[in-house]
Amino acid sequence: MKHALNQKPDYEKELRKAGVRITRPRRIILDILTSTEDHPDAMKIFHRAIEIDDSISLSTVYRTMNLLEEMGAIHRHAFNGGPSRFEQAHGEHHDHLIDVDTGDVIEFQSDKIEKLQEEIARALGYDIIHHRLELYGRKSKRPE
Amino acid sequence: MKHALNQKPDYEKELRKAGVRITRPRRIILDILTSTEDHPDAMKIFHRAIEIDDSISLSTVYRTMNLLEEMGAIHRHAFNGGPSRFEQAHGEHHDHLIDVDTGDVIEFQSDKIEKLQEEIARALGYDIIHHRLELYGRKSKRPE
DNA sequence: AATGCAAATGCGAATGATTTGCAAAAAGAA
DNA sequence: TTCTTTTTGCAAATCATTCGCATTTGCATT
Ligand SMILES: [Mn+2]
Ligand SMILES: [Mn+2]
Ligand SMILES: [Zn+2]
Ligand SMILES: [Zn+2]
Repeated sequence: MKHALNQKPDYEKELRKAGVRITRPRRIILDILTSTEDHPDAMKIFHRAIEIDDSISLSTVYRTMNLLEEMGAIHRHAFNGGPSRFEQAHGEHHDHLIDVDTGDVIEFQSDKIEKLQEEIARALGYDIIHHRLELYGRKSKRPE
Repeated sequence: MKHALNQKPDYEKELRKAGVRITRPRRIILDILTSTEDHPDAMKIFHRAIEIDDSISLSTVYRTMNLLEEMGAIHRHAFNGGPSRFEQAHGEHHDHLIDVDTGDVIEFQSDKIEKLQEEIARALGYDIIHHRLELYGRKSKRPE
């Protein structure tokens, strides 16, 4: 259960290595993604982007998110079944607790849960490729 | 980790009690939902419905799903970020393992995981309202 | 620095899932 | 049966996302 704000990974280098061109829109979008703590959706990323370069299009944001997702550079979430929201993949794995009143997203990590998931899948004859765990909760009144 | 095909709950009675009219389309959709083992999406429910009464519209399916969800009679899932899929809420809580190759949905239940989730939320000062746990996996080659 | 070409962009139109407005039909109380 | 309200079917609207295509850009090569 810990946060990890480590050193930024060099996505540009990774992109180049994969034979992908590093363009102005991509650079800007990557900057946005690596320098935020939250989980913005495409529209929010778009708005932050046009603040830096107002010629960037929403299509390019979507295309770039798909590209980065395929490269494993970002993760896509769909809290509440709403529009896709993103975060950079770098850093240790974590899951999310969503405050149903405020919409706040709290990150947490539990080895125990990860282990249990593996066990369950194995008991069913499966290997986990990925998973999604979202807790939707409300601030508790009780003393902690 | 067990299935539970118990006695069907009387949704019609519940609907009436809530002051909701019990119409032909609703009766048909409820029948479909209570008599299936899978997790159909709106379109699939629609197709099964018009087989019984070809005057039912897709809008009504969607409206009915929203109604039943609000009443807590069904659960809505969005596996893979695809279209909403539904199942009757009746029966004990369970989570899902999705076979990434076949799309098969396997249900499972683990008290341990449920407990752990509670603990985690509590440690963060929250009470869980609901949660979503989806494991995406592939049949393992290893001996079980 | 100029050239060439594939890759990426911006734009707007298309898509797919879901919702909505509205007149007509059906439910249920009286 | 009549009356009032809810629900329906249909078509059009919305929302998030993708796509087609002419134009621009990245970048490897002269
Ligand atoms: Mn996160
Ligand atoms: Mn299920
Ligand atoms: Zn996890
Ligand atoms: Zn659960």
